[in-house]
Amino acid sequence: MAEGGGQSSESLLFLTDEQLRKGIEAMFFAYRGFTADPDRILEEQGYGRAHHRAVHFINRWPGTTVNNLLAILGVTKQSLNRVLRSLIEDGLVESRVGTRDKRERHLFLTEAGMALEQALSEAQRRRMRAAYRMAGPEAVTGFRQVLEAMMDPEMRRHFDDAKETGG
Amino acid sequence: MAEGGGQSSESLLFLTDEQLRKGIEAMFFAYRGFTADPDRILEEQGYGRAHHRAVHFINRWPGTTVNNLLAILGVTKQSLNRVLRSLIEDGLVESRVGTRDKRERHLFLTEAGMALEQALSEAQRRRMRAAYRMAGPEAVTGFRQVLEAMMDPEMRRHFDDAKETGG
DNA sequence: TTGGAATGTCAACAACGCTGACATAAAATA
DNA sequence: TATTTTATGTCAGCGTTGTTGACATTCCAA
Repeated sequence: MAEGGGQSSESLLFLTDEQLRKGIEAMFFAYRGFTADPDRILEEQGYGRAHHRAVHFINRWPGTTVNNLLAILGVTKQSLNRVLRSLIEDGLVESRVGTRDKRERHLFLTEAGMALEQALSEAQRRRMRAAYRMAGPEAVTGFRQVLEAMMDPEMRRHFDDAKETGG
Repeated sequence: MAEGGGQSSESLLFLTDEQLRKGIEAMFFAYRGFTADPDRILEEQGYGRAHHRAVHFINRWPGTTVNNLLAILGVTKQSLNRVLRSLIEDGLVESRVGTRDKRERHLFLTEAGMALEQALSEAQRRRMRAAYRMAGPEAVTGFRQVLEAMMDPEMRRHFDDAKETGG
């Protein structure tokens, strides 16, 4: 590991631009792999990544509102609305008017929506599981630590929420 | 590390869907943080991520051809062409007809192009450096190992190329 | 009860993926 | 050598998914 791309623990106090650049390119190439499998499934259905993200987080927090989802996804409500509209029309998502506050719409996956979510997340978990196994248990902890440190603070809050619930 | 989101080394032999889901969401949130800083600079100039990627890899391999770039970026030549055209028009990239093979165009950054590349990569390095320091040296090794394991094999080849040259 | 703030929808525009058609240069072949 | 095939890059047009602007509905506060 001393030669090539690896680096020893000690040498990391001196982070060269070269080492940082490798980390940057690793993020780029890895993210493509990370999205490749779901992308294939989505394409068959005529959907894109935006649909995947919406379905993922509605499954994660059933009954969440459009506004909540907006904050998590970090897009405009207009952009999200287009995606939700098609998912609702296709019967994958149900939108219920709020009882306490009638302005709000609470979002739920239908049976069909859950089926798609399962297919997508199973594909992605398979990739993640394989990567974890290749890299080993020690690596996984480090992976998660660096990723968390790389998030914007607000996003880290959303992520921490997910951790609690996941216990 | 036993409570919250962390996991001990031993327990990783049993990868729950819950643990994998956390890894998936971590990738999603972290990638957004990873691109946030360059995105702000690009927006000022009227460019997008596609421009960033092109500029990055032209800087990495000066004189590379459009075809080479295509393989690395994993997009169609038509899509890349639009981006290159604007970069050339704006004087950030120079395109030289090949001497050996006149069909090829060899790509170089101009002074202005190098300046933009520096601004973008410096912003991204700053974020990466901060994340590395927060997570610690051990974590960085694991981070890189998992990312590399998550790439598609062909992409891993491109990444390994970068490693050799970088050594 | 009236005015402002919050929530969500509809319309139109920009960035950047995509396929198809094409020009030019090189290579293969008749 | 002349002709066909292959490779490289450009131009045109379309779809997804970001964006801002305008608006209807609902809630809340003055």
